[in-house]
Amino acid sequence: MEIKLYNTLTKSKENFIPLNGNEVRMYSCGPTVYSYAHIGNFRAYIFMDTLRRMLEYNGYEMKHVMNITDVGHLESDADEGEDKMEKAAKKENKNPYEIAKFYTEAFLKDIEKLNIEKPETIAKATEHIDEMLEFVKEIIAKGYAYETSKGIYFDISKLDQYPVLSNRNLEEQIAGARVEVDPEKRNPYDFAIWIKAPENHIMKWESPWGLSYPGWHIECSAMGRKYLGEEFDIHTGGVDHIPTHHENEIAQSKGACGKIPAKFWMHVEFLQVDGGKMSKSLGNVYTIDQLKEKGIEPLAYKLFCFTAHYRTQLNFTFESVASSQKALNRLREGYLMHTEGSDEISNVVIEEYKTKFLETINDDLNIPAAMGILWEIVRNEKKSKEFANLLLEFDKVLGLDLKNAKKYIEEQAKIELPKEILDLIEQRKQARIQKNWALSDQLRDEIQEKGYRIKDTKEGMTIEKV
RNA sequence: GGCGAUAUAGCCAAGUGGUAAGGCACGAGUCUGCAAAACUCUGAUCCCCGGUUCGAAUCCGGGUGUCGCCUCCA
Repeated sequence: MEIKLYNTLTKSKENFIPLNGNEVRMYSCGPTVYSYAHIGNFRAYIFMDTLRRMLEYNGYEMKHVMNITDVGHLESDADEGEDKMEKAAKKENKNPYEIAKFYTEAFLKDIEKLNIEKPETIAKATEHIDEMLEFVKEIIAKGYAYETSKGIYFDISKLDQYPVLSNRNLEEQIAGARVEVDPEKRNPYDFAIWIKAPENHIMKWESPWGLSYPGWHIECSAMGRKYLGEEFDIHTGGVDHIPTHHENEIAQSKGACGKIPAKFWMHVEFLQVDGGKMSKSLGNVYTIDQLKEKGIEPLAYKLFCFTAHYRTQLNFTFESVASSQKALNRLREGYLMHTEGSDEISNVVIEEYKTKFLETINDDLNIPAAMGILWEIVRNEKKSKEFANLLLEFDKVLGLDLKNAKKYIEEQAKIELPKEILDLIEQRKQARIQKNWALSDQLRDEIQEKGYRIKDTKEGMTIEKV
């Protein structure tokens, strides 16, 4: 079935057909590992995951690369300030390689918790210095770069067109901007592809220009080409990448190879928090672990991301994410009910749902609408194993790990109770045997106040942490 | 200052010309000694003004609000 994807390059939805038969080659901009990735970052990786799952669901084979930036990303995307890795290293009193290792591991753990499929290749910038250096040399050889006292700069005036992703009028931008332009640069928007290392810089490599390190954008050009070729199908990232990082990546690739590397450029909108941007000063930058501390599972956050289309801003609040946690629990319950059902469902109905679902996800990944179809099945009054299997089928795209629904529910119920609570439970049990409801209720309230919720069911009592 | 988005029920949000998906909350009901959990049912004419059209949340113009980018970030 036809797949339509929105392409930032053309600002329209286009038919997606891979360049190379059944194989889809995709490159995703990954994290700069100088700190924990936050939930805003993860919205982008959840999008990347859903996209690749959707393509796989359509029968394509993925050749997917994600980079890990562990050098070269300066404080400003426009090559100003210190290298983020070095800065973090100083702050934590470690060397930048230790920082990179630590946060890369943390990132990969979070990815796993979110049930995000690992890309076939995860490429670290520091392990591709040779490829990057080679790329820089090619750019210079083709006349697109020049040397200054700070490093090697890309000369955007040599290109037929410079901003190709964003509709920016550079002159006006410069007039309104507040940054001072480096007088050594030929054009204000020229950017560093290779940077000469200051004395005390730790991450640096031998090059024709002395000890130095790569500019941020060059890693994506070089590693993309190495693993996917000069031209591949899809490049993903966040909307913030559009004006600088991706624009410059395209410029470099055009300089060295004469073409824009990817056919489709796809960008996720930002996550908002409490109606505004996330920022450390407002204290609303959260990690996956911090959500967990507040009782929000990683998968509930993923489900939360599914409430909005990837190209619209999504407003995160603890109220709204809690509603997704609740929805996730009910989704699991609903799925389990189908696994135990025995109603007969005609094949026609199943096929109709399948078609509808496929049409919806293939329309530029309309996951919110696809969730509507999912709920229709979950809430169907007929309970059937066929519906259960259908839900599992759809979960190949969603990645909510529905097949382990039972395990998650049991885990939630399984908690260690303090002795104090165990005593109260025993007292309540006695009261109930004596049908002393007043005392029983009083004890239940007391237990509730201490943070545990009691449920009396036919099979007996259960208790869970609130 | 420039550029670009967006405005749909209490909250999170689908929907791009034919009379408003879904989730959560609220309320009602089933169940329960009573609750809780679970399940079922219930709600909006789509920021304001004007226009195009037989017909607009959906197109156009003008307001207003919010958000983003240009200046750290996915």
